[in-house]
Amino acid sequence: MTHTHPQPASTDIEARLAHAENRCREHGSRLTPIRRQVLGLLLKHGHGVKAYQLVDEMKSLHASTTPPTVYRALEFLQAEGLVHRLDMSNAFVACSAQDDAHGHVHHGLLLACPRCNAVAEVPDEQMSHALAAWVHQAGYRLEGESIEIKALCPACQKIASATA
Amino acid sequence: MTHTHPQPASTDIEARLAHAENRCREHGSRLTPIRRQVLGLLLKHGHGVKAYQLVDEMKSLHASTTPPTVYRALEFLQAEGLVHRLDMSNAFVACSAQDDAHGHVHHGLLLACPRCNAVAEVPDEQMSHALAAWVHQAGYRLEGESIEIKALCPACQKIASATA
DNA sequence: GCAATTTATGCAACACTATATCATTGCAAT
DNA sequence: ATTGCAATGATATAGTGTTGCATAAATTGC
Ligand SMILES: [Zn+2]
Ligand SMILES: [Zn+2]
Ligand SMILES: [Zn+2]
Ligand SMILES: [Zn+2]
Repeated sequence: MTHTHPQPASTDIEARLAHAENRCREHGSRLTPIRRQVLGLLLKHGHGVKAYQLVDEMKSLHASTTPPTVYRALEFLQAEGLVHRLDMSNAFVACSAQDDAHGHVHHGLLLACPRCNAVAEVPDEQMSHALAAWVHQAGYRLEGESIEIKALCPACQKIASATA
Repeated sequence: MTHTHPQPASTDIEARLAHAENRCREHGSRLTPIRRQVLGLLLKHGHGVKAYQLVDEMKSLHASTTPPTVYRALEFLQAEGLVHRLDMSNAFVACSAQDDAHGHVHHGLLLACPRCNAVAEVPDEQMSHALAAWVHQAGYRLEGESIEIKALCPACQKIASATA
């Protein structure tokens, strides 16, 4: 690793995996071992990871892993709202939003760093609603559960200003 | 084509190509025939187009076209602010923002339809500034000249509601 | 239980997107 | 002429994602 990222302790990861498993059961779907392992890897990384890196890492956990194995797991996890795809870098990241009391999930805008794939998922009702209203006024209708914004994270800003 | 898109008359296209050529000259760069043809194709389409479709279309205009030919042209056009890349669909679209009196370009937020690749580039100082401030408050710094928002265009909304 | 049905996985091949590398051309400055 | 530079030609390869079908595992209905 070129630099460190905040990583949740593995007990936190276990808790979040258990939480995810409950959520899937409530939805009538199953968090199978493969899906759970892929989600676990994403949680461990804590930032955006590419699909083929997940394939490599999965091979250690599950020898028969091929690209479809991972892509299918990612598709499932995205449908469950547990993972987001970062279009700008073809990467995937575990959702960091927490369920609220009603089991409702609010995905804030995704601040994604193009340099290091750090992602800050900041929930902000105010901003989200303003954006939705603005989009609607333009005759469009928001599609997808999150909006991805390309922005340098604090760490990469420092590096950039030092390099400049 | 499955459905029609508003296409600027070819005189408009010529005018915009001439405008682009002037802008490049002012920047000390050159809108060469290849670059001009690629931009022309994007202007003709008026919505997002995939790189390999451009390769195919370019082969009619320029027999020796290969993927690098098109990707190099697109890279140049993006650097000049004449073209945007749509991350969500791996497509490219001609910038529809017009220079203001000072030669300054304001890229509004990009409303991009995931179904048909229609793109509405709506300049809005208010919204852009609010968003920039919000990003800054989160400790991030906006990177890139535009923000891509996934949203159904009016036409695809109709189709979607009819199908549902 | 057990068969029928659905869902998930294994596996191979393929399709699509983008870049690396090196040679070549054309033109301008020395 | 020689050099330098920007653009292009040409080939190969890397990277990303999907399809199709066969097999296996779980769920459902009896
Ligand atoms: Zn989320
Ligand atoms: Zn960063
Ligand atoms: Zn633009
Ligand atoms: Zn549309």
